[in-house]
Amino acid sequence: MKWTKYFIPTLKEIPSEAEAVSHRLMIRAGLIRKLVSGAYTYLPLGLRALKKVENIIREEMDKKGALELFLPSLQPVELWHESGRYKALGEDLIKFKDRHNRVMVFGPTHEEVITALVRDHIRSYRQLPITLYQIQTKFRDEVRPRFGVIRSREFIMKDAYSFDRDNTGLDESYKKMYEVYEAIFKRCGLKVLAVEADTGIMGGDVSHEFMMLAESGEDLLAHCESCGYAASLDIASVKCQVSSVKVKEKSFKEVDTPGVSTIEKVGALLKVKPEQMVKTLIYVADGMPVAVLIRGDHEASEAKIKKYLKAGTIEMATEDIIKKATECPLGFSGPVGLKDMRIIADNAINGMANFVAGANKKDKHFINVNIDRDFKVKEWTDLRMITDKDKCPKCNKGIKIEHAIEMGHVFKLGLKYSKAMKAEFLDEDGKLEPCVMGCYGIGVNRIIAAAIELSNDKKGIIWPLSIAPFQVIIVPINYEKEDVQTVADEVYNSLQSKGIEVLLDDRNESAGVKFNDAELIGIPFAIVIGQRGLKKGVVEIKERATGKVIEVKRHDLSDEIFTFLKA
RNA sequence: CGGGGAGUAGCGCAGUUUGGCUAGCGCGCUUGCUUCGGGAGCAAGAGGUCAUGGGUUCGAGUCCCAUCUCCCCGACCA
Repeated sequence: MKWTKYFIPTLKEIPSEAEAVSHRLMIRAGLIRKLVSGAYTYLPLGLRALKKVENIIREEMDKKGALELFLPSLQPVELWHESGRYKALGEDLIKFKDRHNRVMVFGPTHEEVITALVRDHIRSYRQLPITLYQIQTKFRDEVRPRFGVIRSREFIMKDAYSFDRDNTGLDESYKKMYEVYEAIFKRCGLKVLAVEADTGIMGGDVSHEFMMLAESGEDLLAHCESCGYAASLDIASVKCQVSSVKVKEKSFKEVDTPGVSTIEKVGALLKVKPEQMVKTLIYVADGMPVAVLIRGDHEASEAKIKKYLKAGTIEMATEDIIKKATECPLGFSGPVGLKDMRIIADNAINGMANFVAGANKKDKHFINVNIDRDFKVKEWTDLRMITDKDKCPKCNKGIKIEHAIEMGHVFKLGLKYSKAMKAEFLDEDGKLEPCVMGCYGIGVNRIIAAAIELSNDKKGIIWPLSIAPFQVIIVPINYEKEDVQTVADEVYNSLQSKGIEVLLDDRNESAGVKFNDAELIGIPFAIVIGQRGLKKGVVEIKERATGKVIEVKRHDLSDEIFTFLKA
């Protein structure tokens, strides 16, 4: 490809709309342009990188026998009612009415559509197992699109769905995809950690996220550097550390805390540290209020609460519900004297003594509260987010909290969709059984952004060879000069005939402009051809990642390039 | 949805406080000449409903009201 025939609008200045490194570089290098918040145009150069990623994904998926298909984005809303996810998706679901007044949605994901397909066409155990996948645009009306292509409202996802006859089959399919994912990320040059994760709106029991550590990541991981343990913050299990030291119980007392209700303010008023306080959070799980006790300095994990209660939906109680359930306004709830409500407590509460808690009375708190003496807890479990003060649940060493980008997510869905939507098959005995499903997603655009996030410098992008839009860029200095042009064209043609993806910068620009652009767009190898070298009969090969330059005889060039590309 | 910031040429910005002539600068773009191994020089050009709608005024990019859009932080989320 010749630069003057191509379309690479590079930018010298940092675009004001972008904050994250990858976002800035993608705009500056002419990979993407924004249309509206959360929707991006892929320019030719960006699309080349994207296609490379897609092809790597295809190759690895196909290798393991997954079959590619293409499902519609346009979907009837009925399917979403059928699966029960219409509500779960909420405002994220983009809906509209067609001309016949029928409600349609733009697919945010495709479990419904694939299950509807499979239930019509998979009738026998003989047709199982099967894994189907697609690479397609998804639509989600995100609360807050961010970081360019990392969190957008329209994005490309590789989504795969496995159908098995039983859990053993699912385990195998799941393991296969897990391995495929490791291979894909590795080939794309990303260092990715597989972590245990919450299943969220997808449902199911087991799920792993593939995360790449990055400062601009939106997710938080608990990561142990000594044993490699990693889990998303909200489900990382916390080791129960009950202190055995007996503290003398002081006498229980009600105190005035007028208008003061947050942990911080109550603590300041009563001169008590947050870790000597207990907060009582009222949740509504499947319509029933539940009191959750968490130590003042800890954060509740809704994922853990939901899992423990085996609830379908869980949300913080509204002010009205709290008033009704505790007979007291928001901000003064406490475990003492709480009537007719299930109480579950985090392990960290166990062993606390003489702590502060709400009094279930407006403007009142209790001090010197003690468990068993002042109230009873029947259910103890792990309900909070892990912190960097906790120990690794696996090896007991320290835990680090780190930012990460979610690159992929795999789920064992089980029977959630096949039961709701009746995707069933006949087994050997002629018995109707629901398919056991798994689903597997990769954010394709995110791979591009993550690769850039991981690998860049002041000059620009440093592509890994596997997903670089071009492998080689030829930078002729003074392309107008006949001798330079002759050699540049010759090199260009010979590399191209050997199947190397090469970009020839045939612009009439100064050397500096060309070098800077080549480095900005991050092509792994630049071949610099100038009169200075030609006098000696050599051209230069410059490696983007290292900046290393070697001189080679012009006629040895293709061999040299091949050794580089192979290495 | 809550808090903060911003919208002036393709990009980056000044001008708005204190209303006043044909709305500026840098980059980029076009044409010509020169230059040519790390973002060249000179000359001549093209490009603007100053986000939108309304209002105040002799006069509005500038003041007032409303709306829209974009970005950041938070809440939420796969």
